[in-house]
Amino acid sequence: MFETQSLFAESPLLQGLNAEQLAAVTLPPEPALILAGAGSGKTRVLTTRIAWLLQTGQVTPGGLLAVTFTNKAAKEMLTRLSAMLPVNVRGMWIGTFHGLCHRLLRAHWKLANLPQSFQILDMQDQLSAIKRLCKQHQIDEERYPPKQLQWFIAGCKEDGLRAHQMSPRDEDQRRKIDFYQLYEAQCQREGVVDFGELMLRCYELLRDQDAVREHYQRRFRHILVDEFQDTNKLQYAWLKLLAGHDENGRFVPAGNAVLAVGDDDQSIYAFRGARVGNMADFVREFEVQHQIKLEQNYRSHGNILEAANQLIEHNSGRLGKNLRTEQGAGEPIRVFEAASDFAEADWLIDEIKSLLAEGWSRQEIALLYRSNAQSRVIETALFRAGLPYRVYGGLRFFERAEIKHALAYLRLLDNPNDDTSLLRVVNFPPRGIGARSVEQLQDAARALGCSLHDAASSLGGAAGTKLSAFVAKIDVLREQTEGRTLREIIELVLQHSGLLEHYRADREGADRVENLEELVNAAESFVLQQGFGRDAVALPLDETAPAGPGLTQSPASQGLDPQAPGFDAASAVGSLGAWSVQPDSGETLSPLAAFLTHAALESGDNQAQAGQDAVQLMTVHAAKGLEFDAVFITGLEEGLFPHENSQSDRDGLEEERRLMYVAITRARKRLYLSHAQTRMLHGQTRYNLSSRFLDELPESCLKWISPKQGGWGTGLGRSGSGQAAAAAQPAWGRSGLGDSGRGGKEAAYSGAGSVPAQKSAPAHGIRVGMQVFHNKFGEGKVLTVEGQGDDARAQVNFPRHGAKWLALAIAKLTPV
DNA sequence: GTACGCAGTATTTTT
DNA sequence: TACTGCGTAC
Repeated sequence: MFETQSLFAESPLLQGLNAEQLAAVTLPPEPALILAGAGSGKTRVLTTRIAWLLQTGQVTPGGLLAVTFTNKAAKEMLTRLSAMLPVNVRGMWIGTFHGLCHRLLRAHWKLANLPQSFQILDMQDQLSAIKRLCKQHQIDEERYPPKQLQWFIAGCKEDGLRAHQMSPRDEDQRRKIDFYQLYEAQCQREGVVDFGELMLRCYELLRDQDAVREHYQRRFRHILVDEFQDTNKLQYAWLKLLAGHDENGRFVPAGNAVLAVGDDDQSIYAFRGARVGNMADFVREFEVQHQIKLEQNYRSHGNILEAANQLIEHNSGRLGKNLRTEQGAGEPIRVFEAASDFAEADWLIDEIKSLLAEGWSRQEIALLYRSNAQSRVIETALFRAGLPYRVYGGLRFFERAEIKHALAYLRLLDNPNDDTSLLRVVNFPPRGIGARSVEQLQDAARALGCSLHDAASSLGGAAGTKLSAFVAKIDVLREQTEGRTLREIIELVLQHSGLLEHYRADREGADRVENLEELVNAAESFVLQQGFGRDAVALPLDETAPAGPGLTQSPASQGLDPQAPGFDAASAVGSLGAWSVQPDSGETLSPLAAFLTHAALESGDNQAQAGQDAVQLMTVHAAKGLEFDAVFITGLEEGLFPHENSQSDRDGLEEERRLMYVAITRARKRLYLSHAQTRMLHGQTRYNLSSRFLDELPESCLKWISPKQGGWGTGLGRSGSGQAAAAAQPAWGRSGLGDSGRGGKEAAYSGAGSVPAQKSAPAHGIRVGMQVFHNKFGEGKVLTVEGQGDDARAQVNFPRHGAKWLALAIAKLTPV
């Protein structure tokens, strides 16, 4: 059908691809959707597609746009691509949505109505800007918590809405919208943009500036989108503009070839605005003729895949996909029921130890949990056992307080109007400028209608003197750093700001001093990487392939940006000759500005414990996109996973199920699932039922295991009944392969009641032998009652569901 | 301007 | 439990 396909099918690039992958890689230049299941070689297809397009001359490096969500994914793509082709990958438009938007805004800052030196607010900065605004306008922070306002504003932007476009439903919403308006004005005044604004402002640029839009539409003949199921409304609209849809969403026939790659079953970010529905919309609006499913899984053994398939079957409205593998069934999935979260952690240690003894490697073992709070118990146990581990998530390098302080000084050099940064450091290190003085400064700035920086000289008194001195210090620093290298600038700032001195004087400041020194290193390597060094020479164009047969080449698409990605306004636009579009400034961004952007857009590694060979701990969300030989999914309990906040609506529950699906499909060879009967949560002991997701897995793939005798249960000192009962009952739980269904499971530990029988009449009025009613399980007979007060629990035998342990403080049991 | 203690509140997260 | 934010006391 397509000439190019047969023509280039011999390419070594295409070796080893399966039929579907090959079809995806060699699709004709038309809109297409790839449904890529977990472990189906999605990234390989994406990068091979790019390489193939380049190699066959269907597109030049400059004519291609590839979008991802994370920097990690973008980097991965670049790395693999440069391994496949001798192409200069640096100038290519491969990056995150936000990174690419940023690049466009830098190139067209005037048309986007931004100051040239605009700065990016991260979430912390955004929140403090919001808090400041709340104070200024005397907004009741009880009724309108800043966090909630932040959420609201981000949500509006994700939907592509400006304050003036919104009509309030009620008074409450009207005030939020008003606040949104105020916030926008403040950001504009201060020359800062938040993450959502990067996207929205760029969308508006493309929507409103015909010349700019048309230029890029002509340029990017091929657009590839990774993780398409995670796109939000705005990102989809942005793609439509670039692809050749007009602002009304009408399809323009000369649209570019958009290749969307995604998996509806792995959509786990609806809570932050992702719209799986974009996949169906895409098919409809782009009149997609080519849909390819990648269902061949190269990652997991059969049992694991089967479990994943069966679980996800419980969701409705799926696009429909079933993973298959050519690997054997492999081992059964091991399921473990622990008496408590502590016992669960002890069991983890035990299993990990035997895995290690069998020769599994530590970094190939992942411990997953639904929420971060669960990591603590596990960490404690790992620590005690002396097992090296690494926790994903948490503070990242550029988010550390001392680094943010240093960056704030640096930002003030570039943009003195950045009030958020000024407020961060105006009295840090302490220089006698208290809340009172800052308030006066803010009043003055408001009265004069200028930035805090400019208002400083207008104040009299002691406060005025101190503030003027601070501002003067910044201004002097700016002059001193003129024409210096980035390294010199940062070193000067660290010295003259007093930051280094301050932390050196601090008994516990050693780590922080180290981090500040690391900042200098980070800047240094950034400069080297980006070719900002003094003798940096523009790299030659690296055109590896001639123009393809009969395929249109726009003049603009021939230019491969030789400079650093994103920071050269001229190269952002491409070779301009034939086009009316000019970048707003011929100057390239200064190394400092570029570095500040880098810091904001890539908050760095969360190098908590960078131990090379360590067990990996992370939330299920963080595990997306990763894979491990052995995976433990812990805390499989109702209320935890699925999380209680998601259980009310079906969509929420289905997202939780997809989350579980993601978790399961991380495992290559061995998968463990565990839950605990009791768990400390928010300082309270909770009795959770096992997760419904366990019930939704095929029994034939599971194997219930019991703890090793005497190997655990004593290490962690919670003087709880659960622990004691478990230790006294080495044989409880089930042994060997699963009983029929979940029914008999709980009955197996009916003997756990080694707790003294009750003497006094219990307040809850539940007694052995009673018939009771439960909302979920219906009617049942009480077998055992134990514990008192909040700890009281009962074992009830339900005809349909078998015997269950229920916490009487939580479960509503009514005598029949 | 800082230090302490109390109350309220708890997902998931990238850019 | 553990963290944050706020108010009070020095």
